[in-house]
Amino acid sequence: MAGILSERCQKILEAIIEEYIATAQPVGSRSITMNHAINLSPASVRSVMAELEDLGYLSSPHTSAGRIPTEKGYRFYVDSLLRVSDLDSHSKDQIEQHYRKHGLQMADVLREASRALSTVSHYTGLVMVPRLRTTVFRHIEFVKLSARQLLAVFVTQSGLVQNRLITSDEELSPRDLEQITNYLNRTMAGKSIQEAQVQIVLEMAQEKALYDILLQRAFKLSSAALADESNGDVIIEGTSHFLEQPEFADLQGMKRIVRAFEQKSLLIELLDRSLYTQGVQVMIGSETECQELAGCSLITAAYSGKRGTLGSLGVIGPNRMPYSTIIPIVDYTASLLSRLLETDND
Amino acid sequence: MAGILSERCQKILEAIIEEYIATAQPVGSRSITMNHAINLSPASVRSVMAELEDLGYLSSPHTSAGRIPTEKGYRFYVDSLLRVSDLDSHSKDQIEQHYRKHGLQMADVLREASRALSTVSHYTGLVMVPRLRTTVFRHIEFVKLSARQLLAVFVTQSGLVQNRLITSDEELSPRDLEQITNYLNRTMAGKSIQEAQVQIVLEMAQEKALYDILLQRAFKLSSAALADESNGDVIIEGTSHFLEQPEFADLQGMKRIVRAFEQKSLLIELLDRSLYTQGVQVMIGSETECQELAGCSLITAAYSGKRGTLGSLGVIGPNRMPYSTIIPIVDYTASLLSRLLETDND
DNA sequence: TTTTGGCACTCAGGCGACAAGAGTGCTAAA
DNA sequence: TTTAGCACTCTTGTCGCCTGAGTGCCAAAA
Repeated sequence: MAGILSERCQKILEAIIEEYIATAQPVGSRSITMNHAINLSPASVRSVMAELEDLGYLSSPHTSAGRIPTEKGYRFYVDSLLRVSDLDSHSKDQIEQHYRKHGLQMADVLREASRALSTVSHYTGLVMVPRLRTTVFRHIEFVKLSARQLLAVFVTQSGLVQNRLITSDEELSPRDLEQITNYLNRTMAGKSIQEAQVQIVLEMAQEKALYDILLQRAFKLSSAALADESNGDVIIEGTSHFLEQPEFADLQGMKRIVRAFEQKSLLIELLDRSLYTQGVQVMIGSETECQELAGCSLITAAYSGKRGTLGSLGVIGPNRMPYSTIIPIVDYTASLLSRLLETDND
Repeated sequence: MAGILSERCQKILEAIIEEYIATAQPVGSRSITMNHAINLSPASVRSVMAELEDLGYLSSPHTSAGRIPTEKGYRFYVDSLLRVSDLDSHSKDQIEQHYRKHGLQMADVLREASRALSTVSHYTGLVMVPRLRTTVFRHIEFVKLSARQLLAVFVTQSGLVQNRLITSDEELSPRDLEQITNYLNRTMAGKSIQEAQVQIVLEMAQEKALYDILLQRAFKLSSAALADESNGDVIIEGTSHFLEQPEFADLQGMKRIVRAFEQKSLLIELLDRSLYTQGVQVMIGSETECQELAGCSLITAAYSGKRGTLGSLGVIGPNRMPYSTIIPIVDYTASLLSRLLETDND
C-alpha cells in the first residue's frame, strides 16, 4: 500500500493533513510551500495534490477551495506517517491529578478517567463501565432485609461491587443463609461471573444436588443474584468540547451528535470492539459503521484489572483530530487506570 | 396583584401566551382576534397589548413584530390564569409503561422516571438521586475482602444500597465482625444516616466506649462507612429535546445549554429548592438565579419514600413551555415514583 | 366614552448584483 | 522535471432594494 506513494507524495500528504488538523480550513498549495519546509513551488505541489486526489487521499469541497483529507487519507496518515511520541510530563501530571482525591469508589475512578481524557485531550472522553459477566467472582454475601427479601451483594476480583434484590420462595434462617453463602463462595471462587453461572446450572443438573434441598436453594438464589441483563454503560465527559469543533458548527450536526450520545448503546458497541486488542485502536469516520456518528473518529484502548481486561476507554472527536497527541493520552490513561484497578483492592 | 388587570387584559394576555407557547412566534393583534374567540378588532387588541407592555407583561422584539411574553407575563399566567387539568389516561399509561420492566434496581427506577418525564413531556427530564445522608438507616454488613480490607454494605429504608471500601488498622476476626455488625445494627436502626453519624460520635465520646476495644473498632468502621462526601447526582434524559426548541436554535444557545447540563451541580441546586415543599413548583427564567440557564424554566416536584422526602424531579425547558400539560406530568410521575419506592422493599 | 377603520411608519428578511479573494488547472518556458 | 504565468471558477461578504407584517396614532363611528 504505502509503496505506491512516492516519498514526495507522502511528505506532501502529511503536510496537508497536519495543516488541516491545525486550521480546519481546506489547504491550498501555497500554505504548504510556506509552512512545511518543502522546497517546491506551489505549482509542483498542485500537481501532486491532483494526483493524491485521484488516488482518493484528498478531496476538494469545490474548485477554488484547497484540499481536505479523505478518510482514506487519515487512515494512511495514522498507519504510515504518524510518529507518536511519549506523553509530556505535564499532561501525565494532569491525568494523574484526577486520581489524587481520596475515598474514590470504583465508579468515581472511572468517571475521573473520563474527565481526564476529556480535559487533557480537549475532546470528549469515553469510559466503558466493566461488564459484570466478564469479571472474576470473589465473594458473595446475602443480607436479610425481611422475611422473604434478601439483598445479594457480590464483589469481583477487580473490586466491582454489585447488589441485587431477591425475593425467595421460602423463608431462610440465618444459619441456612450462612451455609449457602459458604458453599457458594467455595464453589465459585476464581471463576468469572459467566462461568459461575454455567457452573451453577451444571451442578443443578447433577443428581447429587437433587436430594440436597439446601443446595437447591443456594442455586436458586445465586442464579437470581448473578443474572446480568445490563448491556453495559458508558461514562461520557466533555460533550461540549464536541460542539466547539467547526465541523459540527451547524444545528443539524450538533443535534445529530447530541442524539447519538444520548443513545449510549452506539458508543458501547464501538468501545466493545477494542476490548480484546492490544494497544491503542483508531477508528476513522465510516469505519465506525455508524450512520449517526458520521464524521467522527474514535481513539480507544482497553484497560484491565488484576485478572485481565475489564473494559475500554477512549476519546471521540471529529475525523480531524491531532492523533499524534491524543493517542499517547489514551494510552497513558488506560495504563494508569489499569494500574489503579490492579492495586486498589488486594 | 391580579386585581390590577381588568378581565379583558387577562383574557388577552392569556390568549397571547397560549398562542406564543403554541407557535414560538411573536403574536400580532390580528391572530388574537382570529383564533381566540375575542370579539374585538385588532386595533382594540393593540391598545390592550400596548398597556400590557407598559405593565411589563409583554415585550416586543422590534417595532413590527408582535409581542412575546416576559417572565413576569409567564409568572402571572402560571399563578393566576392557568387551570391544570388531570393527566389524560394515555399519558398516565405511557408513564407507567416505563416501570413495567422487571428486576429494576433503584438506580434503574430513577432513570426510567427521568425517561418517562422526557418522553411524555417532550422536554428534558431531571431526577435527583436521593442523598444518602437524609435517608433512614436499615442495615449494615461487612464483607471481608482481605486481611485489612473490608467492604461495608449498608441499606437504607428506601432500598438504597451503598457500599464502601474500608481499610482497617488491624485485622478483625469473623467473630469480631459479627459482633460489631450486630451492635451497629442495633444502635443505628431507624435513624437517618446523618443522625447515625452523630450518634456514633456521641457514643465514642462517652467513657463507656473507651474501655471497650470492640466498640471503638465498631465506631471507626462505621464512621468510615457512613462518610458521605457526595454532593448528590442528577439523572438527565432527553437533552436532545432541548435542542429542538427554536429559542436555542443558535450555536451559542446550544453550547450554553449543553455546558450547563454538563455541570450537574447547577441542576442539583435547583432541584434542591423544591425538596421540602409540597406539590409542583415552577421556576421561570431568571427565578432560577442561574446565568447559564437564562431563558430556561423548571417544573419540579419532590418524591418520597416510606420515610419522607427522598429527592425531587422535574422537567426543564424554555420559558415557553406548555405548563398546563407538563405540570400534571411532573405531578403524576412524582407520586408514582413515591408509590413505587414505598412499596418496593418492605 | 369606547371601539374601530384608516394610514403612515418601522423594521426584519429575502433577493440579486457586484467585487474581492483564494485556489485551481493548464501551458509554455526554464 | 520544475516553475511562472494566466485565465477560470467558486465562495464570501456587502450593499441596496423590495416586500410583508405589524405597530401607533388619530379621527370617525357606535
